Amino acid sequence: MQGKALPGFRDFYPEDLTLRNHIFATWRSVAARYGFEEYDGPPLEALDLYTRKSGEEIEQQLYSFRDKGDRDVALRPEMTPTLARMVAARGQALKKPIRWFSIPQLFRYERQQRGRLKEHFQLNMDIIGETSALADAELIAAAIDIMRAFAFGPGDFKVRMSDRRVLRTLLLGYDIREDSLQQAFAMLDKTGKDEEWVTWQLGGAYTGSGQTSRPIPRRSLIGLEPVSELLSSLPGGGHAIEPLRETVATLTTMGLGDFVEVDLTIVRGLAYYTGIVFELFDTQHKLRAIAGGGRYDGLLKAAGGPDLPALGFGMGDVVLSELLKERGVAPKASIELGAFLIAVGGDDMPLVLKLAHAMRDRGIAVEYGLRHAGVRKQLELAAARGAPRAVIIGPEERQAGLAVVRDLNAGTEAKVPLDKLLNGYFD
RNA sequence: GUGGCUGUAGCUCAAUUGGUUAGAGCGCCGGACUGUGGCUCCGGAGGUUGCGGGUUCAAUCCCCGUCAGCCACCCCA
Repeated sequence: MQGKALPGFRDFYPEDLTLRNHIFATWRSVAARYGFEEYDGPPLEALDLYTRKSGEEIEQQLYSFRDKGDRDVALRPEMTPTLARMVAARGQALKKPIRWFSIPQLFRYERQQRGRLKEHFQLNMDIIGETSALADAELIAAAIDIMRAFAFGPGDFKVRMSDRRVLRTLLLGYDIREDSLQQAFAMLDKTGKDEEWVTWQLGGAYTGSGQTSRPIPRRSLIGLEPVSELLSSLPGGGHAIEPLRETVATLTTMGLGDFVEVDLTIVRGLAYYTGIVFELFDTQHKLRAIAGGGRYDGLLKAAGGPDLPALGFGMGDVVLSELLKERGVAPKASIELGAFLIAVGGDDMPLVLKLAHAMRDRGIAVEYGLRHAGVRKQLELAAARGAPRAVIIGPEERQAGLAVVRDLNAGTEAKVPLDKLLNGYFD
């Protein structure tokens, strides 16, 4: 068992690459529909691009090393710092809001498991320079429509959304101290699906009242109405819920309401999110999150860029591939031949070559046997290559100026004048 | 990074209490079939049993180490 790719890295055989290309094509198609422009950056960056502000979570899993010029470098673990740098460099010149997408290959150093490798491709869609909740809805709609473009429906996946501003108001209202919010977020994130009550084991030191915080019934964190009700009793609650309410309303107006549910136990691991955060899950909840993102208004400035509001999401190819394979969504073959040409004898080969080249010049994909063999063998090969028809040329056909066109699916045959074939017609 | 389970042909799996030349199906190549594919039949290639060491007359099987995969934790994309 030698000659395998490094652990956590993938070889893409033709059938694998066919699926990957299908995914990329769908991503690009929907992104274009939403008016997003594609950009890219280098896969290798200076290490300090990530150690500065991206969040310590990512730092410990960086695929980093020192290069031959004694520079500390890292394979990019995420696209946002690169995006921030690129926007910063041209910030003044770019018309806002900026709508950009990219499909970078991202890396991290950690032990692999199903759906988590050392490398993956991830669609990144970002909107920069817009605070309106319409922007949040736009981005979530794009994520939903990508899944719809893969033929997934409301029964297959859901978007669960929350809002850091709501969470913050909620926790402060429940006497969690400001400097303990991140810890409280983390506990909320880990809340099990079957737990009835959400509690914070922070102890008196972390709550404003000096007492252990009150538990919250889990059911009041799920759904827009229960959450609204919960917030209405807290100081500033009515104001804090507005962006979330507006985003949900916008998505509902678009007709995407069936895909969305409010769930305040969605937090997202990254520290830099400031507003709405969301994740896409398969409804069976067998796999990891399909996609995730949110609003990160302070990040560009913190990363040394312009002070612009921003939001974005990432969707990886690994979990998505698993889902597509599980649903048996078969992508088309990587090649689609128009015909397979067959020379009955060696004397027929020149005409086959001439015909093949004429057809290829007309944009028709054709193949022929590269080694002389019997007709039976060549038909076998034609079928194996997935050709819809075989064009058979033998001495009799050459004599009559015809060729036998055999439909390999139906098993029927017709004689077609060579002139027609040379001009790219099979009948 | 921690712990558990598992490693036999390209794939899915066999191989008496440790026993002689490690088998089968599928796939691949060839033949029956030198002008007609999918079926059938026949044949062939393909293994240092993940790797290294130990116990034993003898190891695919038992022990240790290591690597890899899967699962959980951690964490996240």
